[in-house]
Amino acid sequence: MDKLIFHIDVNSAYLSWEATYRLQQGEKLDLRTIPSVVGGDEESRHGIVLTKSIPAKKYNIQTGETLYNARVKCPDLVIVPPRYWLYMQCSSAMHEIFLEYTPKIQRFSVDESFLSFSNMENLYSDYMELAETIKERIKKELGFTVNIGISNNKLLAKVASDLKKPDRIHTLFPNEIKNKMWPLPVEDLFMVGRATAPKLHSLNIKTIGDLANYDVEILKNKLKSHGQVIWNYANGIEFSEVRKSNSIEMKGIGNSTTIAFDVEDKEIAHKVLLSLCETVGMRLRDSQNCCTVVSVSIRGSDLIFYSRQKKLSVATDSTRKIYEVVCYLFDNVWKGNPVRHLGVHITDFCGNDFYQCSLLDNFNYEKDRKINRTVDAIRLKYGSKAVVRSCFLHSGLSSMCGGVGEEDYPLMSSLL
DNA sequence: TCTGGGGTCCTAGGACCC
DNA sequence: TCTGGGGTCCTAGGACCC
Repeated sequence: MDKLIFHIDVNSAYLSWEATYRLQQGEKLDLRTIPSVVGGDEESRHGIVLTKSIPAKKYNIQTGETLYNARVKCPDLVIVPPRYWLYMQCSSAMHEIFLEYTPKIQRFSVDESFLSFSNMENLYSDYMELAETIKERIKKELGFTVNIGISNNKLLAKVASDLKKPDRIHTLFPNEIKNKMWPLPVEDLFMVGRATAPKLHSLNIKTIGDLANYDVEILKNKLKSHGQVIWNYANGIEFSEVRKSNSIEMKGIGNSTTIAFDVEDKEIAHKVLLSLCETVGMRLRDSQNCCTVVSVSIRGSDLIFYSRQKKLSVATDSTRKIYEVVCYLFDNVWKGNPVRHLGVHITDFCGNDFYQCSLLDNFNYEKDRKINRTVDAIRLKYGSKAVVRSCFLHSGLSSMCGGVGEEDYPLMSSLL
C-alpha cells in the first residue's frame, strides 16, 4: 500500500502571524499586502531579516540579510520586531487542528509539519478534499494561509508545498516528477544549498532534471555521500518515516548569542558564558539527560568563527560542571581579540537515571543536584528571572541567555 | 550601526592501539 | 637501514536545514 503524506507550510510564517495578530488588535493595515519584514533589533546587533512578505520578495529581499541592506533595496520597507511567544501560540493552534485529522504528525519546525494519512483511505477517500478542508479551516479559524504539498514520501511532499505560493495545494506524485519537479532550478531541491549549487553548476547541472539524469558515480566522487543523497532526491527517492516529534531523541543542545557590544574582557566573557550555561543546563536536565561533550564557540568581531570541545570522563547535567569546562576551553583558546558572539553546546547524551560521581574530586554532587533541581522548578513556575545569580545584578547582561528574544519564556524551544 | 539562533550530519586528520 | 594495515576515539570545521 502506498504511503500518503502531506507537508504543510505556513506562508511567510512570522510575518503572517504578526499580520494576523495586528489585524485582531484592530490595526487596519495588513503587513502581508505591503513590503514588510519581521526583523531583529539592530541596536543590539541582531539586525537581520527573519521573514519577508511576498511584496518584499519582489524587491529581492532575502531572509537572513541585514536590515540595512534590505532598506537599501526598498527604502519604504516596514520592519516589525519579532514576538516569539505569539509564534509558538500560532504554531500550537495549528497543530491542534492537525490532531483532529491524524495522530501521525512530525513537527519539522515551528511552521512546517508532515502529516501521514497512510492506510486511512476508509476515513478520507479524497485527499484533495481533505487538504482543502484543513487549509480552509486554518484560514478561517486562525487567519493565516498555508501551502499543502501531497505525495507518497516526505521529500516530494515538501518540494510540492514549495511550488506556487501562497494558499495553494499541490500534488507531486512519482508520475508527476518529470513535469513538475525536473524543470525547477537545482537549488530548489532540498539539501542543495549555497555550497553545493555552484559545484553542480560547474558540472553543467542547472535543473533538478539534469541532476536526476547525471551519472551518480561522478556525483559520489565529487560530493561523497551527499552526492548520492541529492541524486536520490532529484529522482524522488526517499523513504523516511513520519516520526512523532517526541519520539526523536535529542542529539545535542546549544545556546548562543551575539552580544550587543564587543567583549574584550575575560570576566565579562565568563559571565556571558555562564548565562548560556544556565539555559543549556536547564534544558539538559529537562530532557532527563546527562552530556559527555561540552563545546564553546566564538565569533570574533572579524566574524571569524572557531570552536573548541572537550570530552568529559564523567557525564554530567550540572550547570556548574558545564560552566567549569566552558571556562577552561574558552581560556585556552581566547587570545584577547574582540568577541562578537559566544555559544555553548553539549552533545553525546546518556540517561540521567544513574548519576555517576567522580571519585577524584570533593565536589558535593548531591547538593549541586538539589540546587539545580530546585532552581529549575522555580524558574519553570515563575519565569527565568525569578532566580538570578548575584553576579548578573547591575551587570547589564541577561542572567539566562540564549533562546530567542528576551522574553520570559523558559524552554520555549523545547515546546516543539 | 555590517552577518541570528536553533538544530543534524558528515569528513578529515591525528593519536593511539594491536 | 625508511614506515603495514586495520580499527577506534577525539577534535575542528563545514554543509545543510528551518
